[in-house]
Amino acid sequence: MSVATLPRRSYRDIHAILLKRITDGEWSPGGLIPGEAEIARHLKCSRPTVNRAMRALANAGLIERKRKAGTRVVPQRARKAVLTIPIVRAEIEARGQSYIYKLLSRAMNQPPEPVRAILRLPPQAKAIHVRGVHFADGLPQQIDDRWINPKTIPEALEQDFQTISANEWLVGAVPYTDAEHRLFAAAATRVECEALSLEKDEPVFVIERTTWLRDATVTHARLVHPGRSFSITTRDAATL
Amino acid sequence: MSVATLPRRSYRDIHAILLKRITDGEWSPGGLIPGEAEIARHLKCSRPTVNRAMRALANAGLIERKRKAGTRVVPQRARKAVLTIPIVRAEIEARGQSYIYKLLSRAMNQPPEPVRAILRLPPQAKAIHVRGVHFADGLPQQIDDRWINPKTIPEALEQDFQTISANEWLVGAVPYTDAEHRLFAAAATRVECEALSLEKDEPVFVIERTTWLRDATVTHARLVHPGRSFSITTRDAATL
DNA sequence: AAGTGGTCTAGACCACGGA
DNA sequence: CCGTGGTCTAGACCACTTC
Repeated sequence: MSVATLPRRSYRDIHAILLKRITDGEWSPGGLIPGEAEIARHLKCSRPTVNRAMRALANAGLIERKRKAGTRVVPQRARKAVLTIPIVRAEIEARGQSYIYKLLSRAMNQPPEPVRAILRLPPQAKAIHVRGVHFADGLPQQIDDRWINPKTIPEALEQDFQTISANEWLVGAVPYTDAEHRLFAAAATRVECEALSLEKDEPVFVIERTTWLRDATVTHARLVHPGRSFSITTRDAATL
Repeated sequence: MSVATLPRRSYRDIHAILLKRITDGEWSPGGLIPGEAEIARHLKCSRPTVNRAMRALANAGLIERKRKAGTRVVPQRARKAVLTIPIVRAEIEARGQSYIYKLLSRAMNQPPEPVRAILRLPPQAKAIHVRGVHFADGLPQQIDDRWINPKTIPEALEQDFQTISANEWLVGAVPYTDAEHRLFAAAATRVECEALSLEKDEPVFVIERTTWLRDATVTHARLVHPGRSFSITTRDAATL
């Protein structure tokens, strides 16, 4: 007897089905949708499978879940997107361009107040300050202006960063557990214009990145790109 | 007989343990790490639990998994971050500022070539072009310059967008299944300077957003913010 | 108190992809 | 071929919340 093998419903299928109900407006914004148990019964699959699909939708910001209260379609979608912070060297080489790094300066200095606060250093404390430029095919691509916390990363004291960029050294040698990025546009300062061969006041795209190793601050970097030649793209946060 | 209730190991615990092994360098970059089955045995939990923890690490870009080949620590961490694209009005009101929207223009026009290509419109086809400005406490906060695909969203033809911004109307009335964002810095054009009350050539932060409903393009928007007063922050993509 | 999502388990089958 | 990750299931217990 050949039994029509009922194709197993995967969480992807469930996800697609639920997504369709939402985007088609069958379940209206703000409205309560059926519980996991009911959906599982309805779609003939187990509850954990439904759970996984719904978790993905919740991650993407499409629905909101609360115990006892149930699951609702989020009315206004401030959706989340996943962005990949590029690593200069990899990025440049992936484009088939030549990569060069040039150190501008390396010193132990007292960081400016905002940086000191971010690194959680006591007043008057010094930190490692490294500045360098990354070039793609000879054109300046990014300034890396970075403060490294010597308490967290004492090994950095022994590095001169002449041949390897601070970024690359840190990526290879120092792990981190958390990172935060701030993205904004600014007018290039005079120093930045020089380093990037820009005209006065040209726009630059700035990424400020802070990383932590558990509770300790590792580094705070300001990555400055020429505005007209740099962009970042994102994709929706599906996260199945 | 009181048995010491062995506290259940949750996938969070497993995640934390594995993360620690990675960040402590016990498992070196590029190196193979034990399989799910072995970890499950070792940490006394079931394989699906280990799987969930490892899936999260893989999502965050920390490890790379391949069937048969096993799981490796990613040597270079171009880590992913989750960014929330703010919705102007919600953003402004959340800060306790007054929100005002002003329509600049609304017309049926032939879009410029790049936009035409993105919307996948035939040559010569027209689309809805809406331009407006969002104000926070009377100060211009964002220009919204948008093309809407009338084939996908015929309802938009009947909207005059006088009182409600195109953004808000779309968010409320039109679902989308995919979105892509492009972020970059630019110098304000003359028109943008006027609309945002900026000096000539001041830097602006631009978000270009395209959204799709399944296969059809919904809209392409160019959102322009004054550079000095706008930033976006991200958090690491943990996605447990 | 009770309902809903959150999660774990044990076992199983499958699919990919390296050897 | 066959080991490793990918996934599903059925059942169960737990932890929030709201009622």
